[in-house]
Amino acid sequence: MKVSTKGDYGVRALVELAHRYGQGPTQSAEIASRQEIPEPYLDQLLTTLRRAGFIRSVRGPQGGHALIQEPHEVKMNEVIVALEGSLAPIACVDDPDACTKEGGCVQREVWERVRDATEEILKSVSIADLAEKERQYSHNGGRYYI
Amino acid sequence: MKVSTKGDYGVRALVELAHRYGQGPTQSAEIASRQEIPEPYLDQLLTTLRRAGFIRSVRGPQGGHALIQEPHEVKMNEVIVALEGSLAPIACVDDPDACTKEGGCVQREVWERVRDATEEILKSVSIADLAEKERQYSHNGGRYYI
DNA sequence: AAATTGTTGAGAAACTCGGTAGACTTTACA
DNA sequence: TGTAAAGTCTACCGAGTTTCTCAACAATTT
Repeated sequence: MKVSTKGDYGVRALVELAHRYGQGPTQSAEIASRQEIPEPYLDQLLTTLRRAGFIRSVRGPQGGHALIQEPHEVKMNEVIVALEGSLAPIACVDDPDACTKEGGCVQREVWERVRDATEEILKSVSIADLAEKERQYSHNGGRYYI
Repeated sequence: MKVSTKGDYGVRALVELAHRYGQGPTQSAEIASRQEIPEPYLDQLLTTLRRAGFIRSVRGPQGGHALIQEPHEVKMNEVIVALEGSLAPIACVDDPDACTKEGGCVQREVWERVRDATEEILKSVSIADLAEKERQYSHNGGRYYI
């Protein structure tokens, strides 16, 4: 029942971009150092996020990455799904044929409820919400707007 | 966000024992074939379940494993936690010091809510509930009583 | 038989590395 | 002065490498 670092890091990266929404692209090195993510690894996640339509990227000097949608529009469940696949805790929730036990598994309904509850919670949180919270935390150093 | 087979198999094993509650011990081979679990692997899970206080085991001929508590008393969240550890989707939910990012992570509160919601759902389901559902499924073959 | 312990194989997760390609800037030469 | 080459900056891509866990098996003991 663990979220991998992909989801964690990916959300952080988008939160960082939310801080700078409307200010032009941010370089991956900057994102990596701010959010404490290994940079070469972050590059891969940015590729996924770009292909999933969350960010656009610009090459060359003054290049970088930027959010496409408004930070309020980007919900946490979408990010996690893009990076990790489904939210289903057990395979047969997505695909009933995947039940390892023939004759239908009795646990499926329970795990469906868990998935739905998780989705509801993550859906209620946007990248903008997290960015706002981070801004409150950073009273000591690390200011984002002057 | 996946549950490993430990949790899945472990729950199934206890469901099998719930069917036979009050009827003396059931051998691991029997549990394994009924619930379609590799037996040597199941043995390990039974050891964990015994140490966690769910079952008692009897050695020798006519030995086997049996539930200690009433099936209604055994809730699914307890089983999953015993086999997989915490329900927390991210480490710092259990241990705030485990935050990889210094200065507090903004995601923690969200994942806490996910964990709590998951716990509520799993707590509402007992092994007896699942056994009852399985009994309903098995209209074709696999009768448990008579 | 079950209990205990150890081993192993497969696969995924978490990075790492090296090179490529595009974009902008500076310099150089016509 | 305008164009072109070179150089630098940054994203992009694919292929390793390492580490870890899961899942399963086997041998030995009680």
